[in-house]
Amino acid sequence: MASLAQRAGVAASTVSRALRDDARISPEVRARITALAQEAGYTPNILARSMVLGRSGLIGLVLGPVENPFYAELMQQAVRLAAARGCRLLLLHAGPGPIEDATTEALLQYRVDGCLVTSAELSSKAAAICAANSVPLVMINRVAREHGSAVSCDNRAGAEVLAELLLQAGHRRLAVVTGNAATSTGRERTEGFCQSVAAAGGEAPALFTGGASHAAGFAAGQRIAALPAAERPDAVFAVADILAMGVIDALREAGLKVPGDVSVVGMDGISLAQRPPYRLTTLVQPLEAMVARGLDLLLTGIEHGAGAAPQERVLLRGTLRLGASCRLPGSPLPPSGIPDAALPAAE
Amino acid sequence: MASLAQRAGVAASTVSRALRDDARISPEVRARITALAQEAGYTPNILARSMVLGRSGLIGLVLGPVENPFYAELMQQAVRLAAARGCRLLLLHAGPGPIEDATTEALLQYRVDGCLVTSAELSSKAAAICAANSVPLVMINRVAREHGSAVSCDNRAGAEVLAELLLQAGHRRLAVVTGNAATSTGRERTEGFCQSVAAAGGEAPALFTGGASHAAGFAAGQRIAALPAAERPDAVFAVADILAMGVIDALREAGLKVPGDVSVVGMDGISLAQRPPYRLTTLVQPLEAMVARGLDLLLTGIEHGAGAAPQERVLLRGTLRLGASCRLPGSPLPPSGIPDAALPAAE
DNA sequence: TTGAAAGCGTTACCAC
DNA sequence: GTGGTAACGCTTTCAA
Repeated sequence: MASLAQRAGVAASTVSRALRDDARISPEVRARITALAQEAGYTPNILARSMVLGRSGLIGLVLGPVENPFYAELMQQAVRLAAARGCRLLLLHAGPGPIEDATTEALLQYRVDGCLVTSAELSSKAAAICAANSVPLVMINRVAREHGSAVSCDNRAGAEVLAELLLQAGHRRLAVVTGNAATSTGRERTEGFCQSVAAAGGEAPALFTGGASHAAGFAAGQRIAALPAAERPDAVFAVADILAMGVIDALREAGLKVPGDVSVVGMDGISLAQRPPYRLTTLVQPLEAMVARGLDLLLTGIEHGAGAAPQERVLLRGTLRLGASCRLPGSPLPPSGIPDAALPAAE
Repeated sequence: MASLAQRAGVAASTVSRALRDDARISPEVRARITALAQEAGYTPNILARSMVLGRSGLIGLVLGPVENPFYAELMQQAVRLAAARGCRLLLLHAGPGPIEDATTEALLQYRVDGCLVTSAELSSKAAAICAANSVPLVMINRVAREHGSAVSCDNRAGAEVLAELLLQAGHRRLAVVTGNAATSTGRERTEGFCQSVAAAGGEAPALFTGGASHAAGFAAGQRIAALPAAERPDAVFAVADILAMGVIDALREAGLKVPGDVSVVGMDGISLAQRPPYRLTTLVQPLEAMVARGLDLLLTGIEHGAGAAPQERVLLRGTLRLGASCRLPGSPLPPSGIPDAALPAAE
């Protein structure tokens, strides 16, 4: 910048202002400077700017295992939407396992303005460190234990919609393939489903422990298929699409028809589950809206200083996507979802 | 740091040295300073350090559409291995479509030390910009057009192994479901396969245009299934696992047995394709080694200045994984791959 | 072994 | 409308 200033015959501060479209720079000077900058191939050093501004424009991204395509799709949205807001993502963690200490440190060292966390074992230690350093924290698809805001799908309501759908289709022996017991998402979905069934006077669904992978769903599906026909559930809610795919594969491999013998529904809305041979009926999470909301929450926290605004939890309603993996209620349903009247009353 | 220095009764430079384990700091002073830093919750500001060192420790990561789980797995490895080398990833792009100009700019603005690119439409413009600013560039699973080094699986050799396998199993009417015509990876695999078949005196495989998604594979599979039995290939090589999954689904949906009626093999080694109902025979890319090699190439380029060392192309050999998606040769094969003697001679 | 000072590239403040 | 200067937090040279 100094050399630009010299060549333009102005001060460095003028160059700085000109390049950032400061209002009070004469058009001709600005033109001259921008031309010069262009020609010199000059790019401002954001690192230097960050030091003086106290904001890096960096957002830490913490992902869990991306074996579940949902998180890959989430990441894709996150990059795009962050860029649209002038932020860049510092990829801190992706994969199974807890976050390493070195990673938590990087978060502070690079002075990230905030942190977007999803599906990860963010130790409460890491969360505490963010809190201690007043780094705003937003979780997506997870509920924060203590610190930070959270955006998620209304998992209970979504699970209720699915329960209602299965009940309306005439299913009575229901089952749930659960997720990782440690995640709020999985718990909420399981509870919402069971409560909805109970409210409708149905028998309590059988629970099969799942996990967060196709393999876990497959294993659960095998256990279900191994049951004597009289005890076998005729409809299964897998708390994640990737699980539901595994369940379907196991049932079919065991010779059972889906949806002929067993209906299977999932939740998330990943694109692979939409395709043959699954054509999964599922509750689609409003992924783009969730990420956008999460980023905005983060930016608000950054703007006003973390802790200024109360930390909120945002629930976004998902939409039902009818596939061909479950028996449908006798009355034809609109393709966009089931009618409002069919929704169970709020709990 | 200044405040630490003051409290410790030393100069700032001493604090700096003490915290970075500079050899010539007396043990007691270091102890006092580290204790103080600990207690104050001090974290060095890497942004400031970057300015003076001229290295940010940041590596730009450019990903294509992660619909293909291969790239999600790659990303996971990249974060882990980069962290192990003391680098952090700046996620510049993920998803379909070309890289936006604003993104290319961010790459320069954040002074990334280098750039890891995979499966993306990195415009040659973006590559040129890296070259112009001497930002080392390494492509993984892609070949650089002009600038930058590249690491990839030996696609030709891998495709040859698969061709050999199918021929040995007695298949004679072969087909290839191709990838995106614009990607070197897809082209190399197709060519390697066809050349190997030709060398063995086989009939030229029928080509079906695919793409890079399950949907594309499915569409190709439908076209194959629609052929009259006499013309239908009895073995299909899909140039990516995700494509192969689509092919299998389409064939089965059309009532054909895989591998009974048609053998299908893929290439990549994504974990989902390994699972039922696919159990895909495929050539597994040595993903971890590829990413590690890519990073090391990048770091070497960073160390010695881009352009110092000649840009190289590294080919890593993949390994055959036998699944249940293709007929096997009469003679039992070792599980780790087919015997060396069965490999076609180098072209 | 430690200290002082210069400098990395930028922006903000206060003069003019 | 523009220039000078201090400051952001760190490392490094040069002295002591």
